[in-house]
Amino acid sequence: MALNIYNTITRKKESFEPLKAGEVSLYVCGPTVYSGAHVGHAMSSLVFDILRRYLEYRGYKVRHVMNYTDVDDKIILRAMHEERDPFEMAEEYINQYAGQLLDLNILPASANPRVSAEMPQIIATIQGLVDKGYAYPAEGDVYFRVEKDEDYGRLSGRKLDDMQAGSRIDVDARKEHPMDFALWKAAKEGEPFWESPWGKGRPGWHIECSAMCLHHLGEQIDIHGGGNDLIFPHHENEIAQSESLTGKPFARYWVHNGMMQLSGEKMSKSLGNLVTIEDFLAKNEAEVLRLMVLNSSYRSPLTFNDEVIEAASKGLERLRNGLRPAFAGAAGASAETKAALAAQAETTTAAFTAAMDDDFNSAGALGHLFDLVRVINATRDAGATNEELAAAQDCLRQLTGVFGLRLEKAASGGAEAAPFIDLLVAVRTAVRKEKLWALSDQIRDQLAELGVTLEDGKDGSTWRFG
RNA sequence: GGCGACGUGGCCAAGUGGUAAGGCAAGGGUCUGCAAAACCCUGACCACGGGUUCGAAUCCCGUCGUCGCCUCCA
Repeated sequence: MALNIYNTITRKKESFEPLKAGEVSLYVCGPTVYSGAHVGHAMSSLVFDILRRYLEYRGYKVRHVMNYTDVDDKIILRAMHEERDPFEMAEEYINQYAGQLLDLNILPASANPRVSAEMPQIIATIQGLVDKGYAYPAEGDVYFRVEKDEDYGRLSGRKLDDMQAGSRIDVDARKEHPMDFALWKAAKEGEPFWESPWGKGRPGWHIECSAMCLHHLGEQIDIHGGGNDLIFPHHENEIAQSESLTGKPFARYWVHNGMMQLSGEKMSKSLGNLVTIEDFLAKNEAEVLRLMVLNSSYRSPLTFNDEVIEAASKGLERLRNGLRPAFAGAAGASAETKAALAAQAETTTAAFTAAMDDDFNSAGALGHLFDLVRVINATRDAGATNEELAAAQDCLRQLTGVFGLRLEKAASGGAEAAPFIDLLVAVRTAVRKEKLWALSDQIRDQLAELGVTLEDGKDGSTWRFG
Protein backbone atom coordinates (compact mmCIF):
# COMPACT_ATOMS: atom_id res chain seq x y z
CA MET A 1 0.00 0.00 0.00
CA ALA A 2 1.48 3.26 -1.07
CA LEU A 3 1.20 6.69 0.41
CA ASN A 4 -0.93 9.03 -1.64
CA ILE A 5 -0.75 12.79 -1.40
CA TYR A 6 -3.07 15.37 -2.87
CA ASN A 7 -1.00 17.63 -5.07
CA THR A 8 -2.37 21.13 -5.51
CA ILE A 9 -0.64 21.56 -8.81
CA THR A 10 -2.33 18.57 -10.45
CA ARG A 11 -5.45 18.70 -8.27
CA LYS A 12 -5.23 14.98 -7.80
CA LYS A 13 -4.06 12.48 -5.28
CA GLU A 14 -0.76 11.06 -6.44
CA SER A 15 1.35 8.18 -5.32
CA PHE A 16 4.19 9.57 -3.26
CA GLU A 17 7.65 8.96 -4.65
CA PRO A 18 10.46 11.09 -3.26
CA LEU A 19 13.40 12.19 -5.35
CA LYS A 20 15.74 10.06 -3.28
CA ALA A 21 14.46 6.74 -2.01
CA GLY A 22 13.82 6.85 1.72
CA GLU A 23 14.37 10.57 2.09
CA VAL A 24 12.01 13.49 1.99
CA SER A 25 12.80 17.17 1.69
CA LEU A 26 10.00 19.29 3.12
CA TYR A 27 9.78 23.05 2.97
CA VAL A 28 6.99 24.84 4.80
CA CYS A 29 6.34 28.56 4.61
CA GLY A 30 6.45 30.01 8.08
CA PRO A 31 4.97 33.20 9.45
CA THR A 32 5.81 36.80 8.87
CA VAL A 33 6.74 37.89 12.35
CA TYR A 34 5.10 41.23 12.92
CA SER A 35 2.76 40.21 15.73
CA GLY A 36 1.85 37.29 17.94
CA ALA A 37 0.84 34.16 16.10
CA HIS A 38 -2.75 32.89 16.22
CA VAL A 39 -4.22 29.40 16.25
CA GLY A 40 -4.44 29.45 12.46
CA HIS A 41 -0.67 29.55 12.26
CA ALA A 42 -0.59 26.81 14.83
CA MET A 43 -2.96 24.77 12.68
CA SER A 44 -0.61 25.00 9.74
CA SER A 45 2.39 24.00 11.80
CA LEU A 46 0.40 21.14 13.31
CA VAL A 47 -0.73 19.89 9.92
CA PHE A 48 2.83 19.67 8.66
CA ASP A 49 4.06 18.24 11.94
CA ILE A 50 1.54 15.43 11.60
CA LEU A 51 2.52 14.96 7.97
CA ARG A 52 6.16 14.79 8.96
CA ARG A 53 5.58 12.41 11.84
CA TYR A 54 3.65 10.09 9.58
CA LEU A 55 6.39 10.15 6.95
CA GLU A 56 8.86 9.25 9.65
CA TYR A 57 6.56 6.49 10.88
CA ARG A 58 6.56 5.18 7.32
CA GLY A 59 10.34 5.03 7.48
CA TYR A 60 11.34 8.18 5.63
CA LYS A 61 14.15 10.37 6.79
CA VAL A 62 12.70 13.86 6.64
CA ARG A 63 14.65 17.06 6.18
CA HIS A 64 12.24 19.77 7.24
CA VAL A 65 12.84 23.46 6.72
CA MET A 66 10.54 26.22 7.91
CA ASN A 67 11.44 29.83 7.37
CA TYR A 68 10.70 32.99 9.25
CA THR A 69 10.02 36.14 7.28
CA ASP A 70 11.69 38.78 9.38
CA VAL A 71 12.16 41.44 6.71
CA ASP A 72 8.88 42.82 5.47
CA ASP A 73 6.86 46.00 5.03
CA LYS A 74 4.59 45.26 7.94
CA ILE A 75 7.41 44.56 10.31
CA ILE A 76 9.08 47.81 9.35
CA LEU A 77 5.83 49.73 9.62
CA ARG A 78 4.98 48.35 13.01
CA ALA A 79 8.46 48.88 14.36
CA MET A 80 8.31 52.48 13.17
CA HIS A 81 5.01 53.01 14.97
CA GLU A 82 6.40 51.52 18.13
CA GLU A 83 9.64 53.40 17.64
CA ARG A 84 11.80 50.37 18.02
CA ASP A 85 14.30 48.33 16.09
CA PRO A 86 12.55 46.11 13.54
CA PHE A 87 15.09 43.31 13.87
CA GLU A 88 14.79 43.25 17.59
CA MET A 89 11.02 43.15 17.31
CA ALA A 90 11.10 40.34 14.75
CA GLU A 91 13.53 38.41 16.91
CA GLU A 92 11.14 38.67 19.80
CA TYR A 93 8.23 37.25 17.81
CA ILE A 94 10.41 34.50 16.40
CA ASN A 95 11.42 33.43 19.87
CA GLN A 96 7.83 33.55 20.99
CA TYR A 97 6.66 31.41 18.09
CA ALA A 98 9.49 28.92 18.51
CA GLY A 99 8.51 28.53 22.15
CA GLN A 100 4.89 27.98 21.19
CA LEU A 101 5.83 25.33 18.68
CA LEU A 102 7.57 23.49 21.48
CA ASP A 103 4.51 23.88 23.69
CA LEU A 104 2.42 22.44 20.89
CA ASN A 105 4.75 19.43 20.70
CA ILE A 106 5.76 20.26 17.16
CA LEU A 107 9.01 18.62 16.21
CA PRO A 108 11.72 21.19 15.57
CA ALA A 109 12.57 21.72 11.92
CA SER A 110 15.97 20.74 10.64
CA ALA A 111 16.53 24.40 9.89
CA ASN A 112 14.69 27.68 10.44
CA PRO A 113 16.29 30.14 8.07
CA ARG A 114 15.32 33.78 8.22
CA VAL A 115 15.49 36.41 5.55
CA SER A 116 17.87 38.71 7.36
CA ALA A 117 20.45 35.95 7.59
CA GLU A 118 20.18 34.80 3.98
CA MET A 119 20.86 38.01 2.13
CA PRO A 120 23.83 36.82 0.02
CA GLN A 121 21.83 33.83 -1.22
CA ILE A 122 18.82 35.99 -1.97
CA ILE A 123 20.84 38.54 -3.90
CA ALA A 124 22.58 35.78 -5.82
CA THR A 125 19.21 34.28 -6.73
CA ILE A 126 17.94 37.60 -8.01
CA GLN A 127 21.16 38.18 -9.92
CA GLY A 128 20.80 34.80 -11.54
CA LEU A 129 17.30 35.68 -12.72
CA VAL A 130 18.50 39.02 -14.07
CA ASP A 131 21.35 37.30 -15.90
CA LYS A 132 18.94 34.88 -17.53
CA GLY A 133 16.60 37.65 -18.61
CA TYR A 134 13.79 36.65 -16.26
CA ALA A 135 14.14 39.79 -14.23
CA TYR A 136 14.95 43.41 -14.88
CA PRO A 137 16.08 46.30 -12.70
CA ALA A 138 14.01 49.46 -12.70
CA GLU A 139 15.06 52.49 -10.69
CA GLY A 140 16.51 50.49 -7.83
CA ASP A 141 13.77 47.85 -7.86
CA VAL A 142 14.06 44.52 -9.58
CA TYR A 143 11.01 42.89 -11.12
CA PHE A 144 10.25 39.39 -12.30
CA ARG A 145 9.19 39.27 -15.95
CA VAL A 146 6.07 37.08 -15.84
CA GLU A 147 5.58 36.99 -19.59
CA LYS A 148 8.92 35.30 -20.03
CA ASP A 149 7.71 32.43 -17.85
CA GLU A 150 5.55 30.41 -20.21
CA ASP A 151 3.59 28.40 -17.67
CA TYR A 152 3.11 31.18 -15.14
CA GLY A 153 -0.14 30.57 -13.31
CA ARG A 154 -0.21 26.80 -13.48
CA LEU A 155 -0.29 26.21 -9.73
CA SER A 156 -3.25 28.47 -9.09
CA GLY A 157 -4.94 27.77 -12.40
CA ARG A 158 -4.86 31.35 -13.55
CA LYS A 159 -4.01 32.87 -16.85
CA LEU A 160 -2.20 36.14 -17.15
CA ASP A 161 -4.97 37.51 -19.36
CA ASP A 162 -7.69 36.65 -16.83
CA MET A 163 -5.76 38.26 -14.05
CA GLN A 164 -5.31 41.42 -15.99
CA ALA A 165 -9.02 41.63 -16.58
CA GLY A 166 -9.87 41.51 -12.89
CA SER A 167 -6.79 43.21 -11.62
CA ARG A 168 -7.14 45.80 -8.94
CA ILE A 169 -3.47 46.43 -8.79
CA ASP A 170 -2.32 49.93 -9.46
CA VAL A 171 -0.27 49.71 -12.59
CA ASP A 172 3.24 50.71 -11.80
CA ALA A 173 4.72 52.49 -14.79
CA ARG A 174 8.09 50.91 -14.17
CA LYS A 175 6.69 47.42 -14.67
CA GLU A 176 6.69 45.91 -18.14
CA HIS A 177 3.60 43.91 -17.29
CA PRO A 178 1.10 44.65 -14.53
CA MET A 179 1.63 41.22 -12.97
CA ASP A 180 5.40 41.53 -12.78
CA PHE A 181 6.34 41.32 -9.13
CA ALA A 182 9.17 42.74 -7.09
CA LEU A 183 12.22 40.65 -6.30
CA TRP A 184 14.04 43.59 -4.80
CA LYS A 185 12.69 46.84 -3.46
CA ALA A 186 14.73 50.01 -3.23
CA ALA A 187 14.95 51.31 0.32
CA LYS A 188 12.97 54.37 1.23
CA GLU A 189 14.20 56.93 3.69
CA GLY A 190 14.59 55.52 7.17
CA GLU A 191 14.04 51.90 6.21
CA PRO A 192 16.51 49.12 6.90
CA PHE A 193 18.47 48.13 3.80
CA TRP A 194 21.16 45.90 2.38
CA GLU A 195 23.67 46.75 -0.30
CA SER A 196 23.04 45.10 -3.62
CA PRO A 197 24.06 45.41 -7.27
CA TRP A 198 20.89 47.51 -7.70
CA GLY A 199 21.55 49.79 -4.80
CA LYS A 200 20.33 49.86 -1.23
CA GLY A 201 17.17 47.90 -0.63
CA ARG A 202 15.58 44.70 0.59
CA PRO A 203 14.12 41.57 -0.95
CA GLY A 204 10.53 41.13 -2.08
CA TRP A 205 8.36 38.62 -0.30
CA HIS A 206 8.53 35.67 -2.67
CA ILE A 207 12.20 35.51 -3.51
CA GLU A 208 13.26 34.61 0.01
CA CYS A 209 11.59 31.21 -0.11
CA SER A 210 13.11 30.35 -3.47
CA ALA A 211 16.53 31.33 -2.22
CA MET A 212 16.22 29.50 1.09
CA CYS A 213 14.92 26.35 -0.55
CA LEU A 214 17.80 26.42 -2.94
CA HIS A 215 20.26 27.02 -0.15
CA HIS A 216 18.95 24.55 2.41
CA LEU A 217 17.33 21.82 0.35
CA GLY A 218 18.64 22.15 -3.18
CA GLU A 219 17.20 22.89 -6.60
CA GLN A 220 14.43 20.35 -6.29
CA ILE A 221 12.41 19.37 -3.26
CA ASP A 222 9.80 16.74 -2.55
CA ILE A 223 7.10 18.57 -0.64
CA HIS A 224 6.40 22.26 -0.43
CA GLY A 225 3.72 23.25 2.02
CA GLY A 226 1.85 26.15 3.48
CA GLY A 227 -1.59 27.59 3.96
CA ASN A 228 -3.84 27.61 0.92
CA ASP A 229 -3.91 31.39 1.07
CA LEU A 230 -0.33 31.23 -0.16
CA ILE A 231 -1.14 29.45 -3.40
CA PHE A 232 -1.44 32.75 -5.17
CA PRO A 233 0.62 34.76 -5.47
CA HIS A 234 3.31 33.47 -3.14
CA HIS A 235 3.78 29.90 -4.26
CA GLU A 236 2.99 30.71 -7.84
CA ASN A 237 5.81 33.20 -7.81
CA GLU A 238 8.15 30.84 -6.05
CA ILE A 239 7.65 28.34 -8.83
CA ALA A 240 8.25 31.03 -11.43
CA GLN A 241 11.46 32.15 -9.76
CA SER A 242 12.91 28.77 -8.92
CA GLU A 243 12.12 27.03 -12.16
CA SER A 244 13.22 29.97 -14.29
CA LEU A 245 16.52 29.98 -12.50
CA THR A 246 17.29 26.26 -12.42
CA GLY A 247 15.36 25.06 -15.44
CA LYS A 248 14.16 22.14 -13.33
CA PRO A 249 10.83 21.28 -11.77
CA PHE A 250 10.85 22.81 -8.31
CA ALA A 251 8.64 20.90 -5.88
CA ARG A 252 7.17 17.50 -6.65
CA TYR A 253 4.19 17.83 -4.33
CA TRP A 254 2.43 21.00 -3.30
CA VAL A 255 0.51 20.54 -0.08
CA HIS A 256 -1.82 23.22 1.29
CA ASN A 257 -3.81 23.31 4.47
CA GLY A 258 -7.24 24.90 4.76
CA MET A 259 -7.93 27.98 6.81
CA MET A 260 -9.04 28.16 10.40
CA GLN A 261 -12.57 29.53 10.49
CA LEU A 262 -13.76 31.72 13.31
CA SER A 263 -17.49 32.50 13.17
CA GLY A 264 -17.66 31.53 9.53
CA GLU A 265 -14.71 33.58 8.40
CA LYS A 266 -11.06 32.95 7.85
CA MET A 267 -9.09 33.80 10.92
CA SER A 268 -6.49 36.37 10.00
CA LYS A 269 -4.41 39.16 11.31
CA SER A 270 -5.83 41.63 8.86
CA LEU A 271 -9.44 40.80 9.68
CA GLY A 272 -8.63 40.91 13.35
CA ASN A 273 -10.83 37.93 14.17
CA LEU A 274 -8.26 35.85 15.86
CA VAL A 275 -7.42 33.82 18.90
CA THR A 276 -3.75 33.89 19.70
CA ILE A 277 -1.86 30.73 20.52
CA GLU A 278 -1.00 32.30 23.82
CA ASP A 279 -4.65 32.82 24.73
CA PHE A 280 -5.62 29.37 23.60
CA LEU A 281 -2.88 27.65 25.57
CA ALA A 282 -3.73 29.68 28.63
CA LYS A 283 -7.12 27.99 28.71
CA ASN A 284 -6.51 24.68 26.99
CA GLU A 285 -3.99 21.94 26.65
CA ALA A 286 -1.95 21.85 23.47
CA GLU A 287 -3.30 18.38 22.71
CA VAL A 288 -6.79 19.84 22.38
CA LEU A 289 -5.80 21.95 19.40
CA ARG A 290 -3.94 19.03 17.90
CA LEU A 291 -7.00 16.84 18.24
CA MET A 292 -9.14 19.49 16.55
CA VAL A 293 -6.73 19.48 13.63
CA LEU A 294 -6.62 15.69 13.54
CA ASN A 295 -10.38 15.39 13.55
CA SER A 296 -10.84 17.02 10.19
CA SER A 297 -9.29 17.02 6.77
CA TYR A 298 -6.22 19.21 6.68
CA ARG A 299 -7.29 20.62 3.31
CA SER A 300 -10.68 21.81 4.51
CA PRO A 301 -11.50 24.84 6.57
CA LEU A 302 -11.32 24.08 10.28
CA THR A 303 -14.25 25.20 12.40
CA PHE A 304 -13.07 26.90 15.55
CA ASN A 305 -15.55 27.51 18.34
CA ASP A 306 -16.17 26.64 21.96
CA GLU A 307 -18.25 23.61 21.16
CA VAL A 308 -15.53 22.11 18.99
CA ILE A 309 -12.90 22.84 21.64
CA GLU A 310 -15.06 21.15 24.23
CA ALA A 311 -15.62 18.13 22.02
CA ALA A 312 -11.89 17.80 21.35
CA SER A 313 -11.15 18.12 25.02
CA LYS A 314 -13.58 15.33 25.87
CA GLY A 315 -12.29 13.21 23.03
CA LEU A 316 -8.77 13.59 24.35
CA GLU A 317 -9.95 12.42 27.75
CA ARG A 318 -11.50 9.41 26.10
CA LEU A 319 -8.25 8.47 24.40
CA ARG A 320 -6.51 8.81 27.72
CA ASN A 321 -9.02 6.57 29.41
CA GLY A 322 -7.97 3.85 27.02
CA LEU A 323 -4.58 3.85 28.74
CA ARG A 324 -5.94 3.50 32.24
CA PRO A 325 -4.78 0.50 34.20
CA ALA A 326 -6.81 -2.58 34.95
CA PHE A 327 -9.10 -2.58 37.95
CA ALA A 328 -7.46 -3.56 41.18
CA GLY A 329 -8.11 -7.20 41.82
CA ALA A 330 -8.97 -7.97 38.20
CA ALA A 331 -9.29 -11.71 37.81
CA GLY A 332 -8.27 -11.92 34.16
CA ALA A 333 -10.28 -11.96 30.98
CA SER A 334 -11.47 -14.94 29.03
CA ALA A 335 -9.39 -16.28 26.18
CA GLU A 336 -12.07 -15.16 23.79
CA THR A 337 -12.01 -11.59 25.09
CA LYS A 338 -8.24 -11.46 24.96
CA ALA A 339 -8.23 -12.73 21.40
CA ALA A 340 -10.78 -10.11 20.40
CA LEU A 341 -8.58 -7.38 21.86
CA ALA A 342 -5.50 -8.62 20.04
CA ALA A 343 -7.46 -8.78 16.82
CA GLN A 344 -8.73 -5.24 17.31
CA ALA A 345 -5.22 -3.91 17.83
CA GLU A 346 -4.16 -5.49 14.59
CA THR A 347 -7.19 -4.23 12.70
CA THR A 348 -6.72 -0.76 14.11
CA THR A 349 -3.09 -0.54 13.09
CA ALA A 350 -3.88 -1.61 9.55
CA ALA A 351 -6.87 0.71 9.26
CA PHE A 352 -4.93 3.59 10.75
CA THR A 353 -2.16 3.19 8.22
CA ALA A 354 -4.57 2.77 5.33
CA ALA A 355 -6.37 5.97 6.29
CA MET A 356 -3.18 7.98 6.71
CA ASP A 357 -1.83 6.61 3.46
CA ASP A 358 -4.83 8.16 1.79
CA ASP A 359 -3.64 11.75 1.82
CA PHE A 360 -3.16 11.85 5.58
CA ASN A 361 -6.79 11.13 6.41
CA SER A 362 -6.27 11.73 10.08
CA ALA A 363 -9.96 12.02 10.88
CA GLY A 364 -10.55 8.55 9.53
CA ALA A 365 -7.48 7.23 11.32
CA LEU A 366 -8.62 8.85 14.55
CA GLY A 367 -11.96 7.10 14.26
CA HIS A 368 -10.15 3.79 14.19
CA LEU A 369 -8.24 4.71 17.33
CA PHE A 370 -11.51 5.33 19.13
CA ASP A 371 -12.65 1.88 18.06
CA LEU A 372 -9.57 0.46 19.73
CA VAL A 373 -10.24 2.49 22.87
CA ARG A 374 -13.73 1.10 23.12
CA VAL A 375 -12.52 -2.49 22.89
CA ILE A 376 -9.75 -1.85 25.41
CA ASN A 377 -12.27 -0.40 27.85
CA ALA A 378 -14.67 -3.27 27.33
CA THR A 379 -11.85 -5.72 27.92
CA ARG A 380 -10.91 -3.92 31.12
CA ASP A 381 -14.53 -4.05 32.20
CA ALA A 382 -14.43 -7.77 31.52
CA GLY A 383 -11.76 -8.11 34.19
CA ALA A 384 -8.55 -8.05 32.16
CA THR A 385 -5.28 -7.54 34.02
CA ASN A 386 -2.66 -4.94 33.20
CA GLU A 387 -0.58 -7.58 31.45
CA GLU A 388 -3.54 -8.55 29.32
CA LEU A 389 -4.20 -4.95 28.34
CA ALA A 390 -0.58 -4.02 27.74
CA ALA A 391 -0.16 -4.95 24.09
CA ALA A 392 -3.29 -3.14 22.94
CA GLN A 393 -2.43 -0.12 25.06
CA ASP A 394 1.05 -0.06 23.59
CA CYS A 395 -0.54 -0.07 20.18
CA LEU A 396 -2.73 2.89 21.15
CA ARG A 397 0.27 4.65 22.62
CA GLN A 398 2.29 4.14 19.47
CA LEU A 399 -0.38 5.31 17.05
CA THR A 400 -1.35 8.36 19.06
CA GLY A 401 2.37 9.01 19.19
CA VAL A 402 2.44 9.12 15.40
CA PHE A 403 -0.19 11.83 15.70
CA GLY A 404 2.05 13.66 18.14
CA LEU A 405 -0.49 13.40 20.94
CA ARG A 406 0.89 13.24 24.44
CA LEU A 407 -1.58 11.13 26.38
CA GLU A 408 0.50 10.55 29.42
CA LYS A 409 0.78 13.64 31.53
CA ALA A 410 3.88 14.13 33.54
CA ALA A 411 3.23 12.97 37.07
CA SER A 412 2.87 16.28 38.85
CA GLY A 413 3.18 14.79 42.29
CA GLY A 414 6.31 12.91 41.43
CA ALA A 415 6.81 9.19 41.45
CA GLU A 416 7.89 9.22 45.07
CA ALA A 417 4.34 10.05 46.09
CA ALA A 418 2.94 6.88 44.58
CA PRO A 419 3.57 4.47 47.49
CA PHE A 420 1.89 6.86 49.88
CA ILE A 421 -1.09 7.28 47.64
CA ASP A 422 -1.30 3.51 47.27
CA LEU A 423 -1.33 3.27 51.03
CA LEU A 424 -4.08 5.83 51.38
CA VAL A 425 -6.14 4.05 48.79
CA ALA A 426 -5.66 0.76 50.60
CA VAL A 427 -6.76 2.31 53.88
CA ARG A 428 -9.74 3.85 52.17
CA THR A 429 -10.70 0.49 50.71
CA ALA A 430 -10.77 -0.91 54.22
CA VAL A 431 -12.79 2.06 55.39
CA ARG A 432 -15.27 1.49 52.59
CA LYS A 433 -15.70 -2.10 53.62
CA GLU A 434 -16.86 -0.76 56.93
CA LYS A 435 -19.24 1.50 54.99
CA LEU A 436 -17.78 4.60 56.57
CA TRP A 437 -18.85 6.69 53.59
CA ALA A 438 -18.20 10.12 55.03
CA LEU A 439 -14.58 9.32 55.78
CA SER A 440 -14.16 7.51 52.50
CA ASP A 441 -15.51 10.51 50.57
CA GLN A 442 -13.32 12.86 52.53
CA ILE A 443 -10.20 10.95 51.53
CA ARG A 444 -11.28 11.04 47.89
CA ASP A 445 -12.13 14.73 47.96
CA GLN A 446 -8.92 15.72 49.65
CA LEU A 447 -6.84 13.66 47.27
CA ALA A 448 -8.67 15.40 44.44
CA GLU A 449 -7.60 18.74 45.85
CA LEU A 450 -4.04 17.48 45.76
CA GLY A 451 -4.42 16.57 42.12
CA VAL A 452 -5.09 12.88 42.47
CA THR A 453 -8.24 11.47 40.91
CA LEU A 454 -9.67 8.42 42.57
CA GLU A 455 -12.23 6.18 40.97
CA ASP A 456 -14.00 3.24 42.49
CA GLY A 457 -14.53 0.24 40.28
CA LYS A 458 -16.35 -2.98 40.87
CA ASP A 459 -13.26 -4.82 42.06
CA GLY A 460 -11.34 -1.95 43.58
CA SER A 461 -10.23 1.66 43.21
CA THR A 462 -7.85 3.22 40.74
CA TRP A 463 -6.09 6.53 41.00
CA ARG A 464 -4.13 8.81 38.72
CA PHE A 465 -2.63 12.24 38.69
CA GLY A 466 -4.75 14.89 37.05
C1' G B 1 -16.25 39.62 -12.85
C1' G B 2 -12.29 35.37 -13.00
C1' C B 3 -10.30 30.85 -10.57
C1' G B 4 -11.10 27.09 -6.81
C1' A B 5 -13.32 24.40 -2.72
C1' C B 6 -17.36 22.92 0.00
C1' G B 7 -22.82 21.84 1.53
C1' U B 8 -23.45 14.34 5.43
C1' G B 9 -27.90 13.26 12.14
C1' G B 10 -28.33 19.00 17.45
C1' C B 11 -22.67 20.26 16.79
C1' C B 12 -17.74 18.65 14.65
C1' A B 13 -16.62 15.18 10.94
C1' A B 14 -14.86 10.44 7.79
C1' G B 15 -16.61 8.08 3.62
C1' U B 16 -16.06 9.60 -3.68
C1' G B 17 -20.41 3.77 -7.41
C1' G B 18 -23.16 -1.20 -3.89
C1' U B 19 -27.94 0.33 0.63
C1' A B 20 -23.93 5.97 5.81
C1' A B 21 -16.92 5.55 10.46
C1' G B 22 -15.82 8.12 14.75
C1' G B 23 -16.06 12.11 18.56
C1' C B 24 -19.17 15.61 21.35
C1' A B 25 -24.16 16.55 22.99
C1' A B 26 -29.15 14.14 24.09
C1' G B 27 -32.42 10.09 25.77
C1' G B 28 -32.84 4.97 27.81
C1' G B 29 -30.31 0.92 30.30
C1' U B 30 -26.19 -1.97 33.05
C1' C B 31 -22.68 -1.28 36.97
C1' U B 32 -22.71 1.57 41.59
C1' G B 33 -23.26 3.73 48.94
C1' C B 34 -22.31 8.46 46.37
C1' A B 35 -19.14 10.47 42.54
C1' A B 36 -16.52 9.44 38.19
C1' A B 37 -15.40 6.32 34.38
C1' A B 38 -16.78 2.40 31.41
C1' C B 39 -20.06 -0.75 28.65
C1' C B 40 -24.87 -1.64 25.89
C1' C B 41 -29.11 0.51 23.19
C1' U B 42 -31.66 4.77 20.39
C1' G B 43 -31.26 8.83 15.79
C1' A B 44 -29.41 11.03 9.31
C1' C B 45 -31.34 8.00 3.21
C1' C B 46 -26.17 12.57 2.73
C1' A B 47 -28.56 21.27 0.21
C1' C B 48 -32.36 21.10 -3.83
C1' G B 49 -33.89 19.65 -9.04
C1' G B 50 -32.79 16.74 -13.22
C1' G B 51 -29.63 12.93 -15.70
C1' U B 52 -26.15 8.43 -16.30
C1' U B 53 -26.27 3.36 -14.05
C1' C B 54 -28.89 -2.95 -12.33
C1' G B 55 -27.43 0.35 -8.31
C1' A B 56 -25.05 7.13 -6.35
C1' A B 57 -24.00 10.73 -0.54
C1' U B 58 -20.21 9.10 -4.09
C1' C B 59 -20.28 10.39 -11.67
C1' C B 60 -22.64 14.46 -15.12
C1' C B 61 -25.77 19.09 -15.73
C1' G B 62 -28.49 23.00 -13.40
C1' U B 63 -30.22 25.88 -9.03
C1' C B 64 -29.51 27.80 -4.18
C1' G B 65 -26.13 28.60 -0.17
C1' U B 66 -21.30 28.99 2.34
C1' C B 67 -16.09 29.77 2.14
C1' G B 68 -11.14 30.81 0.03
C1' C B 69 -7.87 33.23 -3.60
C1' C B 70 -7.56 37.24 -7.28
C1' U B 71 -4.06 43.02 -2.22
C1' C B 72 -0.56 41.53 3.07
C1' C B 73 -1.92 36.68 5.08
C1' A B 74 -0.54 29.81 7.75
